[in-house]
Amino acid sequence: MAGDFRRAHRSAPAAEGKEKPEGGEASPDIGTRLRELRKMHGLSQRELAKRAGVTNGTISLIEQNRISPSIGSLKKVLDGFPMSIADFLTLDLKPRSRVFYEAKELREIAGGDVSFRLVGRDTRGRAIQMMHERYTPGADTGEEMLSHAGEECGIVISGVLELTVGGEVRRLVAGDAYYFDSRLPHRFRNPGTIDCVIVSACTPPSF
Amino acid sequence: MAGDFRRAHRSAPAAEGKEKPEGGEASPDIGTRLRELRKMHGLSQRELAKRAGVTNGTISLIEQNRISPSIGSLKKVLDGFPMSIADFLTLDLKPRSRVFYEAKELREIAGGDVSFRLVGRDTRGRAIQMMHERYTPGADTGEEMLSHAGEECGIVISGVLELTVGGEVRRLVAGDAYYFDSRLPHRFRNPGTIDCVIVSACTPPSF
DNA sequence: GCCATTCGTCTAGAATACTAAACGCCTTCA
DNA sequence: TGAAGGCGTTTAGTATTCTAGACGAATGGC
Repeated sequence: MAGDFRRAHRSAPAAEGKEKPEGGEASPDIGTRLRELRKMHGLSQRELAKRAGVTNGTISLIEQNRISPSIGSLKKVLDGFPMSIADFLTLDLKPRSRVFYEAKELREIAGGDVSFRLVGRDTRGRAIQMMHERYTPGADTGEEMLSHAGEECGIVISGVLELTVGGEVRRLVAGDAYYFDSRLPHRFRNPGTIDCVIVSACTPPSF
Repeated sequence: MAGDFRRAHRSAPAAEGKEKPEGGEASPDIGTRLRELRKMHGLSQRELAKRAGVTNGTISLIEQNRISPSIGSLKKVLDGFPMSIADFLTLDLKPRSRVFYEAKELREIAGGDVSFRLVGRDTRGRAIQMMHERYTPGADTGEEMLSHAGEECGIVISGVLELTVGGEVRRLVAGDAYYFDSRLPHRFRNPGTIDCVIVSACTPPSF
């Protein structure tokens, strides 16, 4: 009955080449996940076992998918990193997209008086949209207030920013910051005589 | 050794009034979570057991935290809803308000060689945590790699940043940026001779 | 070469999870 | 009133996980 998840293990230890529980888990199986994560942290089975308070044999068996660990023991093992079970199961090991971006690679979205340069080429599948923004003197996102789902925040790097949020207007200078619910109508304007540069982030991505 | 997580169960079934494994799990324990979720779905232990392909006794024992289910059987149980283990372990919510922050209001979190200045006083209930960070020459988040839930990104404003993510090392200069899954082990270091300033954002907040 | 370490794996036996089948309590219906 | 069925709980026994220790292979002195 136990069936498809567990494997016979006191007998032939993997007759055929199969490793993964067939229909089962998400992307990589538990064992492979654990092994890769452990290696990323540069730990041996024994080191991890000591931190976690289990034996190295347990780590070995889990990594080979010879056993399906209990929640309790898996938690103990992951505490050795530390990492929660939920994170462990959702961590994306493989298609480690891109991490580093040179300044010239930031994709220009707007252009003209307002420059929005996006971190990363594509926001799909991402939780944050970060941009390097530059407003020329007088530049303005428009009288028509913006509003969309999510939350956004930013820090002024240089120049002066006039920010309107939900009817409230404020002038921010270098080092000042903001954080608001994007559903509140908002507007960005550069009332100064030099460029205004800010770094902003919003979630979820709106482009 | 097995120790703190499991409870004696063939004997006195909870001498004192305690229910939760003391130091252990996150918010609600596994058993309570399962029970509440099951009731939200309007299922009896037997119904869920039948859908899941386990016995009602198993559901009962899990809900009482008398056993710590194996990953395999917990998965089978949750398939009865259906719901993933990761989702199961992460259920929750909250509120908030305040928009503008002067530079001096950004709350200093670290101090010393590394300065983290947080946008907003409190990140609870927020989706993004944005910080103005400054690393003095040689400053380092440490050999022991960081790793926590979520995604993070940033842009270098000035100076040079040496960033290590999942074993890959890279030097970033003003205008360069990064974006990665925070659960990958990572490290920030200023290898230059002047302060390195960056603006970062991560979600969800980790402080 | 040889010893000392460290690595991942494997095995016997102890500890734990899980099943099948009861139990007691309750409600419903005849 | 009693039979029938649903509920969550408990128990005895089986299946699985987990520990302690040993194994062979690889590595680094010396």
